[in-house]
Amino acid sequence: MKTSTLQDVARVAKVSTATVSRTLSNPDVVSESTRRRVSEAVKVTGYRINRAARNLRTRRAHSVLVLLPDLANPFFSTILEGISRILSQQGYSMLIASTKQVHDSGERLIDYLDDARADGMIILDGWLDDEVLQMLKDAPQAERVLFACEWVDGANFPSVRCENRQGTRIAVNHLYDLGHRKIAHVTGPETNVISNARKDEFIAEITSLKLALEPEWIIPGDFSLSAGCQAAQAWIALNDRPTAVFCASDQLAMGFIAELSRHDIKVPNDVSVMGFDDIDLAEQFIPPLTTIKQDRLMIGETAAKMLMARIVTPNEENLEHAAVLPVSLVIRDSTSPPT
Amino acid sequence: MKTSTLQDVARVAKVSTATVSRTLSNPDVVSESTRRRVSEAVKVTGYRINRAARNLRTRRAHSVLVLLPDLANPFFSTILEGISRILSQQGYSMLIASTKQVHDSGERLIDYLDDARADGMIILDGWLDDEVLQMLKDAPQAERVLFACEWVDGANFPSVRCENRQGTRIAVNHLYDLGHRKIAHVTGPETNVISNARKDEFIAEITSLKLALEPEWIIPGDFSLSAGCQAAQAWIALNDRPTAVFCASDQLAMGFIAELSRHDIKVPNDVSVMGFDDIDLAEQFIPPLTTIKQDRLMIGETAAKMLMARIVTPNEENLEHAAVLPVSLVIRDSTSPPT
DNA sequence: CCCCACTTTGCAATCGATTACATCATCTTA
DNA sequence: TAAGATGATGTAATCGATTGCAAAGTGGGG
Repeated sequence: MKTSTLQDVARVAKVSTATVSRTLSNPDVVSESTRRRVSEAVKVTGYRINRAARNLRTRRAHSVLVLLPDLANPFFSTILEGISRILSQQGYSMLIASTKQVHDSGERLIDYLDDARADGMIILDGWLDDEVLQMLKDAPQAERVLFACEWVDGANFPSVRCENRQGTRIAVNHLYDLGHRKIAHVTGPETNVISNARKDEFIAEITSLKLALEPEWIIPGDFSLSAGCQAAQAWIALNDRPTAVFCASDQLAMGFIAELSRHDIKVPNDVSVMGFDDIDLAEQFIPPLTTIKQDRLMIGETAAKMLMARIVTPNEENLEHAAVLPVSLVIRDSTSPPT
Repeated sequence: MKTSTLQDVARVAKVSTATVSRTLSNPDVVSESTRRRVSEAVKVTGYRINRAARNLRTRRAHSVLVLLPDLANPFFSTILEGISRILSQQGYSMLIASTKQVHDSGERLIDYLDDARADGMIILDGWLDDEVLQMLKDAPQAERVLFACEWVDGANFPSVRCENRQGTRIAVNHLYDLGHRKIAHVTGPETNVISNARKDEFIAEITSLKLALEPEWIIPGDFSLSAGCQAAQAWIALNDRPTAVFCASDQLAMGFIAELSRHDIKVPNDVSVMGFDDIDLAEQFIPPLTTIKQDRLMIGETAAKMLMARIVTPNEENLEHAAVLPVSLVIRDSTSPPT
């Protein structure tokens, strides 16, 4: 069974292919009766549009590339869900690739845009090479590249992110309000914009609360579980241990707590620990994690909407260029007043 | 800056477009000197192939759809990584959609194949409607549909899965060897082929070991964390509690253990708990989870390879039709001899 | 009854790469 | 040296949908 084409439909409906095409993409311009005849013919022939043909003619790929640092990171899944929702609503498909893979296969990121594979790109990875970034920045397609969660200082890419700084203040104040006066921070990766925003704001807020802050209370990490474990060891080794720890990610917090429990240190009794992100697991963790919630579904949806707007009406001046989404405090059992 | 086409390259290299095309896709048939001239011209013009045009002409989408039940499930990420690796090696792109979304948007799954959006499909969801399945089965494109992890009893789709039954036997025997004689099982969803395979084999193995098995030792679940919590409550409510529990997934096991810990029941001291899958988190969990490891990277790679073989040489008789991959026991701290 | 405006439809070019077939040059071999 | 084989390249049709432009049809107003 060959799949049928516009021609077949046209033949059956006894109209031209132009009319069929118009009926399908812009029904208002054809007469009521033709519209009926055509839809009948479409049904009879079982016609499906050939996207390759349309893509060629319209110079649109009707798909968007989402670039992840790592497919295996649960942080991103809900964001993807949000992106995918908006895209499929608009008849677009979602292509997925990971930074590492693109790099290993020798492809250049910009190729996806250049070779008509994707109309735009949502980047969830702030760790791109400078070289790659430069290439993106210079390219005329740069306006169809959008960063979500991550962003690039200095470069003028549109972006969606959450209130990292406000979230940090909320976290610090939650611990402060519980009565903690010695608070440590486990950071994300050193070169990452998100972790720097959180770290800077942490220091600022601690300072503005006039709390003590020893240099070794800023413990370097990298968002991962295992970094959390190492951070816990660093904390344990301190002479003067802070009574609360604000971790830059939930994964860090989980690793931190896991390591503590191996040393028979109890959370929150012996130390309060907070995360950031509110990943799915945070609620089920033992103890359930107090954290700063990012609405990842909304991040995804917002990113997709912003990008689609740029794809549909390029060169538009008054497009939203950056969205900063609110965060909220989720209090669970990993924090309590110091004892 | 307009992107350049084959024509532009041909003009610069002073050959026909046919020659350029051949140089690019089949370099052996052109002469050494032309090859050099053409690659020079490609460099000069910055030529990038237009995939829409190629896709139209070759009647290939050069992409594969991966269908997930749920983007937010961490179980799938490594499988995706594996699939993506193979696809990008072969110049294919990976499209992602979730069952729910396809359903909600009113699309039919088969449309992806029909409208030249994707050349094939890897389905990681066993929960498809009968209606959808029937449609897939009848379609001539069915041979380009492959199930991974999941499969459909009765339908003759190619598939990749792990040794579910053997994994189950290994698990039961591990517990048996530790000295457990009363073993419970928390199942996956009732209608799921995987959970049924594991459940059936569990019963068979318990029987062949001549162990006792009360009906209420088979606790229904659905692979999720929260089902694990409920299962723990069911276990707690038992008069005669089994000393070991084999859960059909790691998530179940984690939920189970989390709930126990809320009741101050210690794993493995008070009860041994095993999972199945070896998801990334299993190692970091408290206690680190004893489980049956599925090599998810290999599942993904195998699935992609099998599908690609079918796409590249359709109607080939001697294609591998089902791959069953080995599993292994990973012993960590959630199991111990009964006390 | 004619003219103009407006709606509806058709014609045909177009998007850019691939490939069957034809052509031409060069080389082998009897 | 002629015939045939081999290799390299060009010509042009093709994939299937979209769309600018022209033409045909319809209706209203003068």
